[in-house]
Amino acid sequence: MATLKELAELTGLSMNTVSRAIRGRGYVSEKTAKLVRDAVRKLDYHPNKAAQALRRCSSREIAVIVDSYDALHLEKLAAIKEYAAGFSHTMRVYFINEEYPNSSLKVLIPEVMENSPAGLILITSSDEVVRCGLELRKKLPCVIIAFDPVKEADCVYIDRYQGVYDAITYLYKRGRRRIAFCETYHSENRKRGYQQAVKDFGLPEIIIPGNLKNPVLIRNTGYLNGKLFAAMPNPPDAVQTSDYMASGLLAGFAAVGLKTPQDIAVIGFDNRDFAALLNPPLSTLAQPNSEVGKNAAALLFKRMEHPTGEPESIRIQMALLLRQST
Amino acid sequence: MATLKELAELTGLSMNTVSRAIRGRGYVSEKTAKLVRDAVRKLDYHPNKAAQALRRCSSREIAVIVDSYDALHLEKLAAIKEYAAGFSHTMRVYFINEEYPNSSLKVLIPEVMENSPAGLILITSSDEVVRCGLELRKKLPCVIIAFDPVKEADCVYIDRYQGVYDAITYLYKRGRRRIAFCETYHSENRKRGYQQAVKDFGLPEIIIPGNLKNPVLIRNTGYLNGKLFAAMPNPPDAVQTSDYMASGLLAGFAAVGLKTPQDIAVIGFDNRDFAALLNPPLSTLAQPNSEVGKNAAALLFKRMEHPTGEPESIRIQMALLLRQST
DNA sequence: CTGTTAGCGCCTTCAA
DNA sequence: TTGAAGGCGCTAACAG
Repeated sequence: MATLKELAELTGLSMNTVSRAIRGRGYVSEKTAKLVRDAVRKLDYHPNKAAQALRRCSSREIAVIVDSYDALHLEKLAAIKEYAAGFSHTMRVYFINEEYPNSSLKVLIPEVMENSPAGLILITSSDEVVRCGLELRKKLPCVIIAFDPVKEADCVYIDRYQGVYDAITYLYKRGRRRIAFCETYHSENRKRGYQQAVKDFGLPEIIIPGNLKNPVLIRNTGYLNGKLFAAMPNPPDAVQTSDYMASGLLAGFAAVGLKTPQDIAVIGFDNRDFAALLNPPLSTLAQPNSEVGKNAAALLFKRMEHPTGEPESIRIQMALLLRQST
Repeated sequence: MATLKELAELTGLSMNTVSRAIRGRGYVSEKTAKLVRDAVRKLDYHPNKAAQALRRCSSREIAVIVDSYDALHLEKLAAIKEYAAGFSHTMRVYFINEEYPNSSLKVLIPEVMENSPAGLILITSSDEVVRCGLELRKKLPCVIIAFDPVKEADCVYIDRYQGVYDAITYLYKRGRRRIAFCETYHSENRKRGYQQAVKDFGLPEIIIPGNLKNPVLIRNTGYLNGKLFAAMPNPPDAVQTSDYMASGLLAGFAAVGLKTPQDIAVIGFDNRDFAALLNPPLSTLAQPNSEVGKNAAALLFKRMEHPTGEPESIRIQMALLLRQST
């Protein structure tokens, strides 16, 4: 790779002048600037990031730690990267994956620190990772994207409570009066939204318990739950749950001849990529992922400029996506 | 962040000795080593990556360019990262996303080069990106993970042709005699596998054309295709296609009363995360993603050690995953 | 076994 | 508007 020195030799200028010309900072005559531009092109010069980082004591890089290889997060990453680029910063992604020794949280943290990022965004649904973020924010600007607001830190959260409340409201307005809720992994805040809504509308509370983590097992449970619904003396006419569970419910309903949405409406949660592919295509609550990413990045850069100052929480509203299961 | 110098002051040793102790290279007495270890812990010292990279003229980092935010690739990334860690290298991921100005291939390439990676892995299904890899490999060690073998470069490819051939063979052995194939985006090599197989078994060739890219549109087309099958005078008794298309087919079959797998068996392709969630759970051809990642990384590190030498192609076999649609 | 010296490529300060 | 000098943190070569 060509260096500043080589450029200086080629142009007959000093390294410093070349450097200023390239960065467009300080005084450089138009003639000199052009000379440098041509030389840059000729030598295919790219500044050495390591040298820049060392000299500037700043990597101009933000780190993003993602707590799972969940496809939902990829959109957030795109949005973050884009925002960071606007501030001449790059993004570096770290995926936590406890199944691999070198991708565990414990190993990742030092790795992140060694790259001395200018800031950090944590995308997570795990309390452990959130606690870790609370530690890390003492060392560098840090934003947490989480399920619930984290008061002690800058955070962006998706209002899952409100999302489910809105979904139940929608179902109620469409005339549904026996609305069920299937618990799944990490569904506490959603359940609260459900409970508040049925209470507000004077509807019965019908909660099917569950706490599985594995999508396929959830699907199978959903299948059984679906069959179960039909056998109930007074079956629900609507249900809200996760997309995974919903995929099973739809299959279960089909197996026993329950028609969706005529007999029972279903609203999922997350808008996973398969939601539109189910039979019927699933209405669901969507996380506005790129909005979340953008907001988190904006908050981070704000904090990088003003490291002190009260932590801020940004609430993001979910969107009800209507397909054919309602 | 603590520096080597501070460690030297704290321990009363020279910077160099501390450095050697930390890296475990060269002669250091056990006593000194312990002294340093304690100091490292005390100051929470982490070597500055930028300084290391600058000094060593090597980032000890490999770059991975992924041509889409496809969840299938995430497993490959985990495997690559793990392998690289074994060689004390980190992994840096770049996602191509032409919808975002700063994630287009054109913008990404210089960004990659500026970080001066020790090697590059390209994960792609696009000819344009492959061509780009052919250029880049002149500048640094490079491995391409692609749909088809790339003779001019080191590459790892998943044998889609053979995968589909095997799937058809399986269907044939289970007594299916009218096996159809639904084309989708980028399905040329799969189609060849289908054609060869039906030819070898003396079966009729039933190909439903199509070239859509959007999953939801594919699903809808699949739905219509499914209904169409039932209306045919002599309908197929099996079909091989993509998971997306299959999701629609299953819905279409259900709509017209065709039973899967009794009336018609379905084998998908890719084993996307929703495959197990369809009704019935979809049998499909799975990419052994982590094997692909591991092989690509191994090939890259081999090439990094021996930059010259003939390009190598590694073929990875697909696995037929049987669920309830066959 | 340990210390000294000399940069890696770049940017910041200061002087011209 | 340009140039010279110094040093970011680390490591490799060499000298003790």
